[in-house]
Amino acid sequence: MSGNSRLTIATHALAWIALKGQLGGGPAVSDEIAHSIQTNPVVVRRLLGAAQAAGLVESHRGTPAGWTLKRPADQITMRDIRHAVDHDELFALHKSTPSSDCPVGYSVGSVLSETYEAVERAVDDALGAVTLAQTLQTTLDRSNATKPELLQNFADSLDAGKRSR
Amino acid sequence: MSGNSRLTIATHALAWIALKGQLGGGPAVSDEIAHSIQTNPVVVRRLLGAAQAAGLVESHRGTPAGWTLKRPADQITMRDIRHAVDHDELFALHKSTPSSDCPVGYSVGSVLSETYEAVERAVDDALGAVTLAQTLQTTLDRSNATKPELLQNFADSLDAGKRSR
DNA sequence: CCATGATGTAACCACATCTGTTACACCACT
DNA sequence: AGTGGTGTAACAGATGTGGTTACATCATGG
Repeated sequence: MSGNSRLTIATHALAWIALKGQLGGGPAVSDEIAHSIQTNPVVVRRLLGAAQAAGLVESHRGTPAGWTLKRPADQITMRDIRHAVDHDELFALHKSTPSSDCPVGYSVGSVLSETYEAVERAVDDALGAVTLAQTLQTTLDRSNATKPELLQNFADSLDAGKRSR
Repeated sequence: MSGNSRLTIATHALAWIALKGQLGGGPAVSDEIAHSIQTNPVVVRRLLGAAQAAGLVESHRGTPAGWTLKRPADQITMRDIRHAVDHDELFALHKSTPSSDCPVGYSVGSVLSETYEAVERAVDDALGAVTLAQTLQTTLDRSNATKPELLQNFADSLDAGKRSR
């Protein structure tokens, strides 16, 4: 199977919340986040709910409602996001226990699980080296390099929303 | 979903082939490998077929039939086995393309894909540091530490098979 | 104190993938 | 030719994923 896209969607959502917050736009609403991601608002709420349980974001009800970061974006890493939204291991052991009458089958599980733990640590290290702030900044830089109007339009729409409110 | 067990099964199978080869038992047959793994022989043949395409093992037909390693066990790494049996990426990007009208959505995909490539490299490095020979040796050591008779029984059964032939 | 707008969550669907299984063609040695 | 095992297609059950609808819940504004 190809891996799931939860980390991608969650990172996208958090980056969006961070950007709106930085521009003084206040809490982000699942509907607008979902529009940027091109998915259903419930998908966003599901993932942000998990991120909230992990202490990365906070949901607000009433007025204004929406989501805000609970920590600055430079104190949230992709490692945090991954563990918030995806509790699975990369590699699984045998589905059915191997034969305990075989010198390989008797112990290969415990040996492999140690190897897999080392891999998990390597993944955590790689993801832990990238913060949400970095990802957002690189993304904005790259967008501005070819389509600088996007960020301006985004800021304008925030202002329009504020004025109409 | 929790990750698949292909790497585990394939490593188990290759280790079994290596052990039988080291003890002079000749090619290993999918039926006996499947018995050690406690799965169906077709599952073993499927994965070993992929390993054969990657140049790790070789299948023999006729008499004696079965599978042998194509390289010494200390020249096969878990990285080789992973790429032989599993061509998927760990993390997927968005299923539907994000909005290109948003400064985040427009570029976040390319930024994340670079992060994911770094993760893939980290995983490859971690798996590339472990050879099949090491895994087999550690497994046998561990089995011998608590059940030394397993390896003896294994060698005996190989002799019995040879004598009856 | 009600109306509003958004969160929180259950329930369900379509779809893909994984593992296991049966079946059978094919092949090389005896 | 017979035998034993590989190679592979085809199918089934279980499970995970993403999308969708529906609705209860909640905090604020009027």
